[in-house]
Amino acid sequence: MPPRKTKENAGSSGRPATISDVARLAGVSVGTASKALNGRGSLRDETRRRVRSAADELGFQPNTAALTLNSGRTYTVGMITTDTIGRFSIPLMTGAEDSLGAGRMSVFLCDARDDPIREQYYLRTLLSRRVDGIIVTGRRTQARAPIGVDLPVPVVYAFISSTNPDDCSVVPDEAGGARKAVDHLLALGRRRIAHVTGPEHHHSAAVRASAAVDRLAASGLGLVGAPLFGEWSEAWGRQATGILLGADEEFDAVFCGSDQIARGVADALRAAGRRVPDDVALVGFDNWDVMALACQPPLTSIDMELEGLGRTAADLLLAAINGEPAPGRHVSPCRLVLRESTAVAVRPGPTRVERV
Amino acid sequence: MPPRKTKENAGSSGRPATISDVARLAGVSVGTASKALNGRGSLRDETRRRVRSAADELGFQPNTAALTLNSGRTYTVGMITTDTIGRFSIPLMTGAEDSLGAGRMSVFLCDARDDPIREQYYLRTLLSRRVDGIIVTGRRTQARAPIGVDLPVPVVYAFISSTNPDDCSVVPDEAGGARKAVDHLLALGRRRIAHVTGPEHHHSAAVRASAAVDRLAASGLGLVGAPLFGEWSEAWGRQATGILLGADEEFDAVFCGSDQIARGVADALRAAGRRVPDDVALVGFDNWDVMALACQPPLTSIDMELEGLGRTAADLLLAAINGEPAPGRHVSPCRLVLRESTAVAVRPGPTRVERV
DNA sequence: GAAAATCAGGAAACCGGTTGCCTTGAGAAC
DNA sequence: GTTCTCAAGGCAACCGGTTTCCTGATTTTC
Repeated sequence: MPPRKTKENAGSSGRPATISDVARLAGVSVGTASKALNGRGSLRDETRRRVRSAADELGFQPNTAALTLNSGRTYTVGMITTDTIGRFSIPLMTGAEDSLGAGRMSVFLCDARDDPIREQYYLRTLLSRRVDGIIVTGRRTQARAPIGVDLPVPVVYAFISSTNPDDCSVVPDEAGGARKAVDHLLALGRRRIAHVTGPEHHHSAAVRASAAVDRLAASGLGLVGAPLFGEWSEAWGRQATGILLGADEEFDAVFCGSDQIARGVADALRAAGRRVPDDVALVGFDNWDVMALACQPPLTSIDMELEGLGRTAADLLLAAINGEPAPGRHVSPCRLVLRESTAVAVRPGPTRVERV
Repeated sequence: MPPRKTKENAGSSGRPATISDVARLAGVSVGTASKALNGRGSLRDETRRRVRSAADELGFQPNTAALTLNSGRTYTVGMITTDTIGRFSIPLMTGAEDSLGAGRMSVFLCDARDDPIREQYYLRTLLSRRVDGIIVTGRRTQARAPIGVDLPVPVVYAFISSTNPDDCSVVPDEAGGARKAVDHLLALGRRRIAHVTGPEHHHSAAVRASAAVDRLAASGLGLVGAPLFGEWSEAWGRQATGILLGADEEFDAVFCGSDQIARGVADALRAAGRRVPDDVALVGFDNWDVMALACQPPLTSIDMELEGLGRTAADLLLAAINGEPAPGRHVSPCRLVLRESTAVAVRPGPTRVERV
């Protein structure tokens, strides 16, 4: 049986050094040690140096719990993903973590997995840990019920938003993104644009579709057929392409509600002998590199800039913690990313050699 | 200018209730209140009830920092992803979070982004916060230098492993996974198997390739050609297929180092008029649903069971925290997931109707 | 009815820091 | 030489809990 590792036998770095250890080694009182390390009080330079070098020698790191007890601040925030951590949460989390880390705050990760009970459990846990603030994220942009009322700490919703307009939410401008996609296709001279997207009941699908329709209407145009609502999959993209090809109306562009759908459309068009972008230009949504780059040809897409959105959410949370709340919905713009699926055709062009 | 929200004006739920508040409301001392809430000491039932109802009324939640200061335990662990949070880290994190949450531990998320300086910064932060333990994860299974030596808390490496054999690491049995893939193809009667995978210098690519070669050798067979090392992309899968088709040797199966590569192979085979699985059976690696399900046909793949691996890592960490360390490399098995790319052909079969 | 045992709950130390206040001693001013 | 001033640093309260020890009251025992 291996010897148990206890506080006692763990060697020099076993038990973390406390400020008492530092004070003893430097030959001063704990109060003086604290002042020396924090640049407070009035002390001789020599004393400060002595304390500092004692702290270095012992590898002293102040116990965060003690600091918290004094200041009431934990320098900690909670991040709750209402649904499972996934493709959308990651850049959000990365961005938030970026901003918060710069402010020396640590992040508690909570994965609520679409379970309201779990969500409330995490909320209580975070409050019990006296986090300075909470970021709530999720996969859908649709507004959701506030996670709690009259909470003792500020809350910022990122990507999703709260139904309470007084809550602080940061959301991508999906409608604006859809308009950018349509404008881009119009600028290329395409006039017969179709739209294939996710389920009609999905907030993002509905918003993007109606923004696209409105933008075309503003130019005196209409969509080719009605928006094709289906699901967020390549298979649906392929199937929808079959529907489009079988209809009477010709089309020279497809704006898709996601990159996965767009990729399905690209594959189906190629299988049917239509060239992208020459015959049909294609724009996706999400700018998901895995899809957009592997697509043949690579996809032009709308990027929601989720990492920036996460950073914004974190910045707003930090501001709220510092007493400067910014309630309301904050909309952050999307970006059009150009690739070959809408490149101006270079004809007559040989088939491009595939990049390794 | 909106009124600043301060501790004073935040209403009943503004400042969190302390045990002193509870004690005062119940008309007892703080010590008694503590005993009542924790079932310690000897108190009248009526007193306990009175304290408990006072606590409920005030919504009392013990201040975690105070508990930490007493017990020395934080019920908190740190999770450091050495590289960016990504496709592999997520299931690991989810699994770990699952096990830890069940043990009422919270998780600090740290994204080191392949930056050793950032990594050490996070390590110091976590130690200063007196986490009870640390999980280190990363995208590559290759062994890495220990994150620190003689640390005061237990560390478990998940997915990646430490070069120090005394450290506790949990890694997937990639070689075993590769053998399962080969065995499966052999069981289908395929004898002319090719292998397309990632860069030769990548640990996973090398391990999987050599395990596949060895397994074939054990059956008196050899790979069709040498393993084709390239990159982890669909484009490489397509390009490698071109190489295979252009060579003299025939092949009736391809084992791929990733699902992305496999998908590229599938697309290129179809474009060349070879049927999957009838002419060529295909096995991927990772069981990444986005790729495996969207592939035409859906891909048979090897699943590394990362979520289970994360759970195992968390369980080992909890055990170590409780004084039962389990040093060394722990290998957890992979699972073969069957789909149509290796289905036994049903002939003569019409083209399958695509599922919506 | 007095001594002993038991019970209920209060007082205070403690965890590890920070900070306001007080003491000490040295040098300056007279 | 005495008082004043100020720098230097010690002391102790405090943050919010837990836990040990102790006191006072009640009950038990003979």
